[in-house]
Amino acid sequence: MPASQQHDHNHCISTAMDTARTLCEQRGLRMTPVRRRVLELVWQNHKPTGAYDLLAQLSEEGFNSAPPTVYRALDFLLELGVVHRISSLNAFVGCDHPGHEHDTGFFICKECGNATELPAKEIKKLHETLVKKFSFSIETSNHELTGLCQNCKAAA
Amino acid sequence: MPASQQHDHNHCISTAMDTARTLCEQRGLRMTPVRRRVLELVWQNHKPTGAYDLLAQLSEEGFNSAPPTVYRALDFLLELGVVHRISSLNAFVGCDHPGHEHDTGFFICKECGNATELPAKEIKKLHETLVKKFSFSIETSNHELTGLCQNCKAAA
DNA sequence: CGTAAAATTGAAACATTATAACCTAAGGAC
DNA sequence: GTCCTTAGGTTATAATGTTTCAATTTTACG
Repeated sequence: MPASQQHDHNHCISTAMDTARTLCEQRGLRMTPVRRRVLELVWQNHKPTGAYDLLAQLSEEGFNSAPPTVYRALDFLLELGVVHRISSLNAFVGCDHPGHEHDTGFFICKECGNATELPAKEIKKLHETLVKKFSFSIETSNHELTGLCQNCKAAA
Repeated sequence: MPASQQHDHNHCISTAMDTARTLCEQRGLRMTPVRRRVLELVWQNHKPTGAYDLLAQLSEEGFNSAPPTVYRALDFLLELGVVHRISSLNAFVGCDHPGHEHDTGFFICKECGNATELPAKEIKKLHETLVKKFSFSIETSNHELTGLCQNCKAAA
C-alpha cells in the first residue's frame, strides 16, 4: 500500500474501541477482555480476518481459547454492530460507522485484500427501489463486490 | 406455498436444462451425466441447496460420488453461469437468466427459504453509482437480502 | 481405426470453518 | 454474603470445502 493511502491505524482502532465501549454502556452490555481483544485484532489486521486466524493471535497472547471463544466474541461484536462478516471470505472486519443497521456492504480488492465499506446511502437507495418493485420486507442485506482497487489497478 | 405462487416446475427445469445444453455447445463444453443431474437437482429443489444435500441425493441414485464430484460439477455450472452460490447460506440455486455476467443477487425469505433473483438492472445501476464515487473496477458482485416475502408476510 | 493427449471422474485423506453440550467462574442485584 | 445471570473454558463433533493421485473416458489426429 502506497504512503498516500496510509492512515493512522492507532487512531482508527482507538476510535473503534471507544465507540464499542459507548455502545456497550448504552445497552448495558459488557466489553470483556476477550471481546475487547478480538475487536482490537480485527481492526489491527485491517483486512478481513478469519476466525481461526484471530484464534491463533489470541493464543499467542496467552488467552487459552478454543474456537467457541472467538465465535462467541465475534457474535457479540456482530450483534453490537462494530464488526461485519464477509461471507464470501468467511472472514470478519471492523465496521466504519457502527450504528444499528444490519447491512453489510464491501468492496474487496482481489489483489491486496483490502475491504472498503460501501456507503450506506447507496445500499438504502437500492433497498428502496427493490421494495417498490417487489413486496419484500428487507431485514438484512449483504453486498460483496470484488475487483481491483485504485492502487492495485494503477500498479498492474 | 399458496397455489397462486405455484408454477410449472417441470417447465422451469427443462428450460434451464435446454439453456445449459445450448451454452455448452456454444462453448465446446461437455454436459456430462453428473453435471446434468446436479443442475436438475438444483432446479428441482428450487431452493438454495447445500453441496452435501446434493451429494446425498446423488448417492441415492447410484452416482457413487464423493464431495469433490459435487463441487466440481457445481464449479462447472457456476462458471457456465447457470447456477449461483449464495455464500451466506453456503448453498446453490439455479439461475433464472443465464448469461455471462458474474453477478449474484437474491432476496431470501427467512420464513419459507425461497430465493428470488434480483433484477440485473438494479444491480447494474448500483455498480454505476459506486464506480463513479470510488475508482474500483468491479468484477463480480454478490447481493443477498433477507426478510419476509409477500406470502410469508401475509401469513404472519 | 489406433494411439496419444486432454478432460473428466473416482477415491481417500485431509483442511477449514463452525457449533453443541456441559461445566466452571466471574459479576451484579438484593 | 447468597443467588442468579452472564461469560468463558473444554472437549468433542458437525458442516463445508480441498488436495492429491489414480483410473477412466473422450477427443484429436495421424
